[in-house]
Amino acid sequence: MVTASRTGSMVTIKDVARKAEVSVATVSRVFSGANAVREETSQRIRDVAAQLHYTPHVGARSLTTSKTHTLGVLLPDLYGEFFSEIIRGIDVAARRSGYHLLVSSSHSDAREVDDAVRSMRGRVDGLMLMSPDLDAKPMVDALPEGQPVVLLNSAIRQPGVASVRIANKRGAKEMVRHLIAHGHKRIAIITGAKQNIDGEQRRSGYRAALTEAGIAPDPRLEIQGDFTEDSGYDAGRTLLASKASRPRAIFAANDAMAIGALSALREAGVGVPEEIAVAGFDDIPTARHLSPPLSSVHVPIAELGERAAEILIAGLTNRRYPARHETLRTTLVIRGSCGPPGHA
Amino acid sequence: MVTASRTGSMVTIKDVARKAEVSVATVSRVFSGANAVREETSQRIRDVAAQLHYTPHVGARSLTTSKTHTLGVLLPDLYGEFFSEIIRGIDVAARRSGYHLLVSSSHSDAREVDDAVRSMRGRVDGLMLMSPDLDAKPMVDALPEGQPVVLLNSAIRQPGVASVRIANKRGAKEMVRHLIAHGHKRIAIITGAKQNIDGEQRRSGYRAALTEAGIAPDPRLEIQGDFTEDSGYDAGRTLLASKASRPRAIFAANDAMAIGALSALREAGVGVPEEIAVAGFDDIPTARHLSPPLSSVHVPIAELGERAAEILIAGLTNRRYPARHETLRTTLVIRGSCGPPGHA
DNA sequence: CCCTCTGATGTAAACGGTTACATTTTGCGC
DNA sequence: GCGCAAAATGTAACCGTTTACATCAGAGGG
Repeated sequence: MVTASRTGSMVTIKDVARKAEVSVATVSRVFSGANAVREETSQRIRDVAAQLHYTPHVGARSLTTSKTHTLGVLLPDLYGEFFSEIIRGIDVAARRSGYHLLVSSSHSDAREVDDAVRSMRGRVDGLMLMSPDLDAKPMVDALPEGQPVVLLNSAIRQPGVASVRIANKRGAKEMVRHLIAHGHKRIAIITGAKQNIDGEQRRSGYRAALTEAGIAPDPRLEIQGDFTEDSGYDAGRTLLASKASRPRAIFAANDAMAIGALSALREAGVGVPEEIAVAGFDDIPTARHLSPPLSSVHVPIAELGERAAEILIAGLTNRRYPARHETLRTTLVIRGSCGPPGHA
Repeated sequence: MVTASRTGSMVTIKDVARKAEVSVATVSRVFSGANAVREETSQRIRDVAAQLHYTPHVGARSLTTSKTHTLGVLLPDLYGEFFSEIIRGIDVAARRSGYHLLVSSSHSDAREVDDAVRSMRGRVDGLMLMSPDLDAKPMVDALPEGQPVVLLNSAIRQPGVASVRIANKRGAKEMVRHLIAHGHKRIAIITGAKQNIDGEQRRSGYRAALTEAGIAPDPRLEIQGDFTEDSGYDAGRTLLASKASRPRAIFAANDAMAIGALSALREAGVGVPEEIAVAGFDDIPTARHLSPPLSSVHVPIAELGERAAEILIAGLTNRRYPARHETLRTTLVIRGSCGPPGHA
C-alpha cells in the first residue's frame, strides 16, 4: 500500500501541476470549475489528481475567495429535542444550498458569544444566533459590523438584524382560550425560566386570554418553573397543596414541565382531566405517548431552523436582501389531557 | 455609528500593524501568544486592535499552522433523539479541549461520504464517522491515507482505525434472558433495518439468549422492522394475527418500534404485560413515560459521542497514540412493560 | 570604549489556493 | 503560408497569517 511520504504531508495543487506538466493555474481552473481548459488537458489533470488522491484544500481556497460555504450556529445548549430539531431544520436548508454547519454551544453570556463569534471569523459566511434570554442585546451589539446574522427566538428585534421567532404569545393565548371554553375559570400556569423570552411571552399569552374572558389573574396560580421536568413536578405539588386555591386546569409553559406536573397529579391520585386538566407547550414527540396524551401547542421547531438558514443564505447570496423578521405560527393540538374530545 | 469602509472588508493584521506602527510579525506574536514582545508594545497593539475591532482570521492562521482546532462529524442522519445525543456528547468533549464541530449529515453511501470528507479537507483536524451500515468498508477505504478518524457504531473493525461501539449483542442478550427468566418461552423480536449493524447485533443477542436457554428460534417470531414506529406497529399487528404462534413477549430492536408495537397491542385490547410483555432498546427519554413504562436496554449515547471525540483528540494531540477500539456497555432498565416489578 | 550577548523587532518566505493579465497556441479565412 | 482573433495556458500577485532568520538596540564585561 502506497502511503504519503509522511502523515499529514498531503498532496497539493503543485504536486498535481508538476506531474501533469501544467501550471498550477490550469489545475486550479479544472477544480474550480472554470471553463477555458481544453478537454484533453482537463482529463489528464483529473487523472493525475485521482492517482495522487488530490483534494483541494478548502481552507486555502476560502482565503482567496473569502467564501467558506459554511454557516455558523450558536446555540445556548445542545440538550433535548428542541435543539436537535433546530439543527436538523438548519441542516436541511443548508445542505439544500450546499452549505456546511459549524456549530457551537453553551453560550450563556455576551462574553461567551463574543468569543465564539471571534473564533468563527474567517470560517463562516454567516451566523445564526439563538439567544432566548431577555438580555440578548449586548450579545448582538458585540457582533462585528458587517457580520451577516439571523437571530432565532431572540428577545430583541433590531431593524438591521434578521430574525425568526415563534408566535409564543398567540399560541399560549389560544391554548388558554381553549381551556376557558371548557368551562374552566381557575387556570394555573407553570411559567418558564425567568429571563427567558419564550417563557415570558407564553405567560403573557396566558394572561391575555384570561383578561379577555374577564377572569382576573390570580398570582397564586402563577408558579415559577424553569422548563425542567423537576420544576414542573414541584410546581404541581405546590398547586395541589393550596387547598383554597386549587386550580381546575394547569397550563405549563413547556411539555417537560407538563410531564412533571402530570407525575405529581398521578402521585396524588388526582384524575386528569376530570379533576384537573393539563396542557403543555412545544408538542415534543413524547407528548402524544403520555397517558393521558398531552394537549400541547405545536411548535414548528425544525421549520424555525430551516427558515433562519434560508433567510441567512438568501442574504448571503443576494447582498441587499432586506433583513426579514418572521414569526412562525403554532398550532393547537388537543389530546386527552385537557378534556374529553369534542367537548369544546 | 462607524461602519467598516465596506461590508466584508474586514480589518486585517496589516491594518493593526500600520496603526500601531509595528510590523505584522509583532502583531502576530501578540495574538498567537508568543513571548518575545515587550509589555509596552504589546499593550499598544492590543489597544489598537480593540479600537479597530480586529479579530484574527482563523482560516488564514490554520493555513500556516495546519491546525484547525475543528472536528468533523459525519452522520447518516440528524433525525431523532439518538443523533442529537451523539452530537451533544461529542460537543462536550470537544469544547472541553477547545475544539469546534463541523457537522455534516445524510451520508448513505460511500460516494456521499467521500464527497463530505473531501469537502472537509483543510477544515478539520480529524473526523468522526458514523456508518451503521454493514457495508461500511468502502467508505472507510475511501478515506485519505493519513486522515485521523474515529468510527462510531461501525460494522468494520480495522486494525489502524479507532472505533467506539455499543455492546449491542450483550445488551440484547441480557434483555431476552430477563424475559426468559420471567418464564416466557415464546419471545418474538422486531428486528432493525436490514443492513444495519446495530439491528443485526441485537438480533444476534436475541438468538444467543434463546439458544442458551435451550429454546429453538422460531422464524415466525422474527419480524423485520426498520427502526420506525410505524414498522413496529405493523410488526405488532402481524404478530397478533398469527393465532397459532402468538408470542408471550416481544423484544423490539429499538424503542420507537416498541412504541409502535404497544399501540398495536393497545388497539387490539391485549394487556401489557399480562398477556404479552414488551421490551425495547435504546432507552430513549420517552420510554419511561409510556404506559406501561417501557423496559429497555439503556444505551449511553452521549457517552458514545464523548468517548469518540476524546479518542480522536488524544490521537491528534499525541501522534502515535494507538488506534483504540472501545465497546460501551449497556444497562438493563426494567419497567412495567415486561412484568410486575420484583418478579424475576 | 569596544565587543559580545541578549532581547525585541523587522523581513520575507511560506501555507495552498485563485485570478487578472501576459503570453503562447490554435484555428480559420484568405 | 500569413495574419489575426479566440482559446488555452503560464506568470505572478494576492488572500491573512506564522515563523525562521536577519537586524538592531542596549546591557554588561573587559
